[in-house]
Amino acid sequence: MTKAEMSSSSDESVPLSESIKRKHENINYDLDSDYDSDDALSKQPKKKKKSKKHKNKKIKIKEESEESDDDEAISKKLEKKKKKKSKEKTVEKETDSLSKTIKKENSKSNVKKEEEEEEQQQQQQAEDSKEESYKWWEDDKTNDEGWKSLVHNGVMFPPDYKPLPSHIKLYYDSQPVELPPEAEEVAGFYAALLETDHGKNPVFQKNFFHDFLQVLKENKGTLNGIEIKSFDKCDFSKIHAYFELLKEEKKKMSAQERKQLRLERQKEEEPYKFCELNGRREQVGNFRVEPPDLFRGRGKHPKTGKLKRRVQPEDIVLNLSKDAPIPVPPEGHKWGEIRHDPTVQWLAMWRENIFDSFKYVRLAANSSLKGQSDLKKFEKARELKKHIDTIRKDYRRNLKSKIMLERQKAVAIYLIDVFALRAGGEKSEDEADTVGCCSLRYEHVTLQPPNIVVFDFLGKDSIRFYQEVEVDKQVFKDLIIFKRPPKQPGHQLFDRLDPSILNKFLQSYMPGLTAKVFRTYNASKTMQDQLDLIPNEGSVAEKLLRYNAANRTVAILCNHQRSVTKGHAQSVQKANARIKELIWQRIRLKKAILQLDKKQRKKNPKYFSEIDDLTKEDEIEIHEKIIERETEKYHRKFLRENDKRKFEDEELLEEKVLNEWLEKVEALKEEFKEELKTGKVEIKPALNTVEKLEKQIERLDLRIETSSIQLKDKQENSEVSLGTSKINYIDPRLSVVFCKKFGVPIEKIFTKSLREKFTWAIESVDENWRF
DNA sequence: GTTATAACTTAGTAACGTGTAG
DNA sequence: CTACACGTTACTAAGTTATAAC
Repeated sequence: MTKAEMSSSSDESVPLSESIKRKHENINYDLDSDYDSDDALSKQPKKKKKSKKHKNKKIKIKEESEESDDDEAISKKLEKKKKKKSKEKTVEKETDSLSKTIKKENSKSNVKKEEEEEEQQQQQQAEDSKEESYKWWEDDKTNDEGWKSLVHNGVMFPPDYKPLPSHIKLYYDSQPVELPPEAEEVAGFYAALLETDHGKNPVFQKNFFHDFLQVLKENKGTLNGIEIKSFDKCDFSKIHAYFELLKEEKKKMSAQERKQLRLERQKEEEPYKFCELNGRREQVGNFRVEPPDLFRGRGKHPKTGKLKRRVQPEDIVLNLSKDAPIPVPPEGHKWGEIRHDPTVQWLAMWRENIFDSFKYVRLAANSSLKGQSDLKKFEKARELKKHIDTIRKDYRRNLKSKIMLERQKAVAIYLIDVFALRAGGEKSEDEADTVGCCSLRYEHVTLQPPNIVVFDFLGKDSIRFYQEVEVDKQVFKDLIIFKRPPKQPGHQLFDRLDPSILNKFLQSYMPGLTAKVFRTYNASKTMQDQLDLIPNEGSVAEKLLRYNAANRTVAILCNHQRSVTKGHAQSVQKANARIKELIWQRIRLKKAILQLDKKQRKKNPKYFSEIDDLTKEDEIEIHEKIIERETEKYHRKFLRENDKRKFEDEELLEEKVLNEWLEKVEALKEEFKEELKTGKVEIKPALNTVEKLEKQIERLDLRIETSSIQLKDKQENSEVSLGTSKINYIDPRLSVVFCKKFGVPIEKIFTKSLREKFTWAIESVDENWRF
């Protein structure tokens, strides 16, 4: 990998506040020269010049006090709804408090009762949403002017910091350190990540430590005079161990405690979960303000580990109707600003301190606003169908254009269209070095005549894009030209291009056409084509497998990856072993058949041939595995049983009992030994005829097949993430049509939340719909 | 044109919770 | 019935793009 080394030193020895504000100098480039006369380097090397301007506009507070009287209408409305609900719940509440008093004597029935209540609540909610659901997709009026009214309760703040117990401390040079709570919190953020990749990353450590010292300084240093200077002398392990302990305790919590906690949580977030948009109740998405933490940048991020500071109400801008009641800010605080901008979709926003960019609180994915944008996105992609032929014809022609800019545009669009590359905007120094189409550099493509191209670069989220592909002959020639000396590593391949030039050009074909539309278009198109190939036959499970295979093609096209889970290799191994064992069982049954009737082998040699494939070593291995498993089983059973008895004050089982159990295993072991020696198998007495054995074998065949298919699926999916394309790229109507036509329940394909997000698709499409 | 800003979509993963094998 | 693997959701980082400002 030739990833350019990034200087991550820019923040060293600069106080936090300074580093946030600092502007990078703008560098002047010589931009004029004439490319076509071969001065390819006019812009090269393209230094990262995007400087971070920090407006630090103090968010002004517009006083909106006069408005508060007009709110009544809406608040009344809200109240009415609440009343309706609370009326229904008063009864429940009474029984609730009642049951609480009985709780101690009769906790079991209480759990049941609570469960019932919750079920009722959920049903109630489901009914509510059904009754209120607004089918915007059946409306033809378009809401171009933005929302008409927006009423909400603001945002939910994370809890205040709770200092560690006094015996849990940071150690410096083996001395306990008394930290002010503000600094202790930051130390805790790091301690929590101590054993993770982040915690071990030197850049992360450096950035964390810098900001940690800064916070310490802001709070007048340690309380016991210890001066912290070196990261290496800091020992976070006690804090880390304490967090681990907390985790353990949390794991051990009983069902009731969990439920209690969940109920509390639900109650707390209740006011924030919904808002009223144009008079209708809609779900809010991320109503929780992001809690302070260490910034976990992905890939080689220069800023990873920096402190993401706590957001105060004063940092937050709320956006709502003029006549909406203004949510009450937390005690002793004021909102940064109240705004009434119906042209935007956010309910609240704040500026974060890592990049000085904005974070928004917006509606949930199942909201009408998001749904409408989504539909619009897919309709735009479908619109591209009408233009794609022209566009392709044009870029093929322009691959040979005399004008270099045209040639670059042509190649870029080719890459975006064929390999689903992203636009590739410019990035600044203090971000990870990742690229897309327009920002590809010399070192990211290797050319192997006659027309093989190797792409190797880090894309969004520092996910590697590696592909060896054959390209159009002319594209290959153009890439040679784009890489011609004096260009060298570090130089831009498309030195005349950026996404805005490209997008402007694309708009000439179709209004609203941009680079990203190609990804949506090609993803959905691919899905349609793949689904068309699926025959309408077989079980639902088979159809699902086919659907997932189609989904996977799309995910691969879009390079949607996921890291293999830690247990993956192991679980594949386990599954393999399981299959091996099943085969072994099958072989044993076949042997048993031959023991009953030797002539069978002559009749069907192929059927029995696998018997010879089983080696002694394999057999021994399987035997050992089974013995091991059985032994473990009894040990576990023993421990569990005694745990239970201890708890219930009963007499404990003696070691003797365990040994008795284990004798069974010993017996099995002997049997296996015997079997190995003589080659004779002993099968359950019930299976005493050839027919019965054959039937059993048939069953095994089936199990082996399904296990094998599942395993294959699992392996093929281990590095591919299907979710992203399902959520963002594949027109949901394709999936709906598939389900309708093939008799597959939609629940098999869309989870509950996806069904809510895609209700517009589920309810609006008949089975003849095509992308 | 270039650069900055704002607002929106897309993305992987950690945390959570649930179904199911044993 | 439990344990645990696995699917789902919550979270927030990291993109794109339109538009304003220079």
